[in-house]
Amino acid sequence: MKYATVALALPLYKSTFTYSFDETAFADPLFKRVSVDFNHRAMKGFVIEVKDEIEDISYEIKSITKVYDTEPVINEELVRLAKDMSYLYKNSLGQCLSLMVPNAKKDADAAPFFDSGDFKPVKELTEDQRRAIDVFFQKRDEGKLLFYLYGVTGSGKSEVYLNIAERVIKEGGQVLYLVPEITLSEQISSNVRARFKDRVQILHSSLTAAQRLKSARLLKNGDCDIIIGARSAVFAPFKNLKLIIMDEEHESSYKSGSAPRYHARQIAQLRSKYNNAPLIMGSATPSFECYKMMKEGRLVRLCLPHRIGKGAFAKIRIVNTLSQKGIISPVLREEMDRELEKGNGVILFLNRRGYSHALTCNTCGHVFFCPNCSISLTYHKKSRMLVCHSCGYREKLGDTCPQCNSHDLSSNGFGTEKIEEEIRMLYPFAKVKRLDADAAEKGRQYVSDTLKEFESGEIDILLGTQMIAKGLNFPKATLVGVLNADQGLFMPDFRSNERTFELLEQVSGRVGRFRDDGIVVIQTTQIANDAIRAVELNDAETFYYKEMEKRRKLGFPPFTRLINIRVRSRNEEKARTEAENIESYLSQYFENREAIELYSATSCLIEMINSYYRYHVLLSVMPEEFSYVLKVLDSFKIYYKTQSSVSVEIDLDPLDMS
DNA sequence: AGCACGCCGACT
DNA sequence: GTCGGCGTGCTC
Repeated sequence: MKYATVALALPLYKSTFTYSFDETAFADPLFKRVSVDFNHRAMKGFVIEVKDEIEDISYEIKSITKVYDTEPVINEELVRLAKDMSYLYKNSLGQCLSLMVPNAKKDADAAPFFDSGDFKPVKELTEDQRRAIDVFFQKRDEGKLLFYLYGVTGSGKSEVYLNIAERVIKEGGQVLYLVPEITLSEQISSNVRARFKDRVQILHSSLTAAQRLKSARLLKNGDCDIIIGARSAVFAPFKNLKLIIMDEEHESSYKSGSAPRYHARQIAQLRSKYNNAPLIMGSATPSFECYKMMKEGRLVRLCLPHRIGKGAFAKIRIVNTLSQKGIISPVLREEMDRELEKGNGVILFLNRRGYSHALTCNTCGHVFFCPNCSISLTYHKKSRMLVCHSCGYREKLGDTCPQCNSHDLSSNGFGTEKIEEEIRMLYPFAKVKRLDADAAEKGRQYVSDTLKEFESGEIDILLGTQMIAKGLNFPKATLVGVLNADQGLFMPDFRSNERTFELLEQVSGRVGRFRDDGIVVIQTTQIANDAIRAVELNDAETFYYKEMEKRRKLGFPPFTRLINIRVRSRNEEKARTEAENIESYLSQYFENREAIELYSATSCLIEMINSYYRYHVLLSVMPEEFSYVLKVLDSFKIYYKTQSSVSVEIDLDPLDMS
């Protein structure tokens, strides 16, 4: 008789249990999935350890009832990774492991899958690209592990990735190529297919569990050189991983929105370290986390400052739309007239990030901010109170704008249909089509047909939201109009400037990739805002610098790490008191520690979801205390008992406070 | 998570 | 008298 440590995918922090098995029945269950009897029911789990003896026998040991796999589905490295993740994200080992194995029941989150037509990469490398590749191999051979390919949109980053990948594969290594969900398109995959033929496996969201397992088997046996995929591909079971590429590193789709709320960047860094495999991250708009590491020299920076081919930067025009009546400003109108006259395509981008609770002055553009947090205040209509969602600061709203005494205060916003109507009225002869979430529901085919129609010139004006902002190329489009660039600035979130900058840069990148007459018109009421100014002046450096200084002063990322502890209950009283209890539990460990800030329990930005009341406790930790906080949270997970019908979730490095 | 055990309200 | 409500506790 032998014994196996089995990890179950339960939300129990301690999820490993000892089971026995007979070697004649189950020869070698290590790293395979098994079925066990657990508390009167059959459960699936992973064998992470096999041993001959066990220490104490204070409980009855049951036997493994079934082994599902003939071959191991995980390995030593993935178990180590799962253990590190479990400690970091405060989820059970079993929950972490279950992310790593394709699993039939949860495969439903299909992302839109664009085909934006022919993409013709420039085959010969530019001087910039060649230099980036040379520097990479030189520094790699010196033992460097972390790299950043910082290149403007259209600078040919993927050619650099592919060249480096090719050489690493020639040396006998395997490559992991991560892309954000949205770019997981024909564009990259056809490129890579052409290059690596049947030695590449593409993991996209519509694959079945069986297809994923097949890819995993090829990879594990060394019959596949390169894996391309979104977030979850970061767990692929490599035999000889020698390079990780993470394209569009700043994308928020790299962070999981459920259970183990991991960030693929963090996982990629861990695997890079375990395997001594370099990680190259890249973007035109680096996350602040990476930007800081670049500045400190902890990332080797590879630069692509120029666009390839005939591509030039678009001309940027900022239009102040304060107290303007229509949706299309005269400036944008004038540019649209000219481009449509020439037969060129026009893209109108509507920034409609969620909803806006913020209050603005329609006369001077003043936005109400929290004095402590530098995030916009949320307006509560019933009580006429302005509240900060991060620290709980509140103030009563007066009748007039504190800056200009105007009475014209409102929370603004307009819908896509209304805009479409206005455009049709202004341009009755132009063909207009809309691409937003509603349009996406008409199916993948509709979306890709619309894009093709726009490319062929059948559609003159494409009106879209976030969907069209990223990854797509529109060689025929010469003009992008951003109708309401400031929408994102009104979010009560310290990252609102960063998000707006990112979005505007990416949107601007849609035109002028292959030509030199691109124009971007940005309409905003916030012409003095740092993000808007940065795009206008094409000065990212100053933007990053200013924004970083703000974050440093306020104690926000990337200078600290945030941990959001979210409490959920159908009973508001319970949710609130539980959050308060957690706050006071944690405060005994954190008081008198300068580098840890424990914010008071407050209701979440979205106070109720699915008739669950939501409260949260936010923690901001400087790097030197991070490991201490992880230790405290470990004992919190083990010893802290919550009230009944209340659930608590820990979110490390949250991307939003919702 | 789920399942069992356990202790109080309205039903054939 | 019991059926069943879901609060509490435990799972190798």
